[in-house]
Amino acid sequence: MQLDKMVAFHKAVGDPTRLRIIALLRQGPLHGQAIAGKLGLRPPTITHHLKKLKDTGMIYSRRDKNTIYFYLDEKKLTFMAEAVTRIGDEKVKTDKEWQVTEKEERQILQNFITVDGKLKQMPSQLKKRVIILAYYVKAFQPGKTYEEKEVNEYIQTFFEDYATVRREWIMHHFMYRENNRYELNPQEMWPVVV
Amino acid sequence: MQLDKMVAFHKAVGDPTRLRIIALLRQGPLHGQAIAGKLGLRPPTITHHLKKLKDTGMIYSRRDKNTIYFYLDEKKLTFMAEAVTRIGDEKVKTDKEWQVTEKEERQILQNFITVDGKLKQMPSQLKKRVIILAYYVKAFQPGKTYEEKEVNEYIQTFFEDYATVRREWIMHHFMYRENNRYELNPQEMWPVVV
DNA sequence: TATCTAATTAGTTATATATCTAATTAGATA
DNA sequence: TATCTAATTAGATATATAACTAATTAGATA
Repeated sequence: MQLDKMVAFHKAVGDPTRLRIIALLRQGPLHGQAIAGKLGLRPPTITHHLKKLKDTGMIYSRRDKNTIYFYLDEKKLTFMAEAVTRIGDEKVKTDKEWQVTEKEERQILQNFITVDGKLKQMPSQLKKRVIILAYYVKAFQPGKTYEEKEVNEYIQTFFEDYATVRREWIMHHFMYRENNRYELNPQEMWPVVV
Repeated sequence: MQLDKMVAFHKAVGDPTRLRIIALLRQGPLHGQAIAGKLGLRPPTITHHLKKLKDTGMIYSRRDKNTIYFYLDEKKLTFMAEAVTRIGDEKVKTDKEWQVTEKEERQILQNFITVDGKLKQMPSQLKKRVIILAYYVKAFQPGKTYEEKEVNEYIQTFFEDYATVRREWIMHHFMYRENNRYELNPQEMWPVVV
């Protein structure tokens, strides 16, 4: 996550009214007037705050007739909130070391994957590892959740040490776990290689 | 964590200069002039920013001769950064439901703990559970780290299901885990009952 | 005590922003 | 099309704040 996005996120969250909006939406979606009512503020004020929150991507909206409902995306919120605890680690990814061409990527996949699709070994170099992880994780369906057993079984179709692969998917934010079920993260949370 | 502390935290972090300071201090402590030098800013500007960061508690300082070194407290940073993802949950704790007198606490401990110190069962009511968890966690030494095995063994001196207790200690921020070792959190991160 | 170094405080300026009222827009429905 | 509702935009005001220079303070040491 780059610096100015992080600044925007924390500026957005660093306001009592907006924190109260987040707290409300954690309970479920609401429309603007309802938020204004609950907070004792005028609708334009709510529009103003929702815009800032929407700009970060943590809130989206759906229209139903004349009413627009606002939803909190808790996964994104969590991801962005935790980003500051990893600040500086990302620097690597903006280095030219991390620029990967299509050709290079093909080459890396070819080097580490057998013709019948099995992973020969987990690359020790971070960049290569991320490319491998991204390649295999695409088998999961966005929005669908999986049991740990399913995840393990899938990994074992291409690599013996399923625990490592599963752990790395979580660590690099390809997937996340909630209530012992696994789900793909939106691509924008993935490392920026592929 | 209460609202205004959260606002102050995110306001503090929501500034590019201060994020860069956090990134620097994650590598290790630095003194003011060094930070000013690395960021291309004047010392008073650094004082200004460090004050805001110190006010949140995420930074502390130690003097060595004429030079003051600034340190980042990563545990606190993590705790505060993640607080927004739990916003609203805390409300319970300010309800009168959550006011616990000394007498009540003694009563609860007596109800759930046998005369020889064993936990009869884990209370299902959150308030009571937190009191029990706080009681037993005090056996750990602040600042010391423990292996998972040690933690399990200690729990088994008073309760069979060690996994549950360990998990709840983490969940309620009595302890945290890093590199598979366990450590007590500062009391201010504990639930506010006891 | 005088002097040195690093940090802080005071005061200034330019910019950003939270909130309001009034006016306007976007869609739905009679 | 006329009208209704919810949301947004425009414009105003008050407050907050990031950066600077100049002056001061806090501790160390000659």
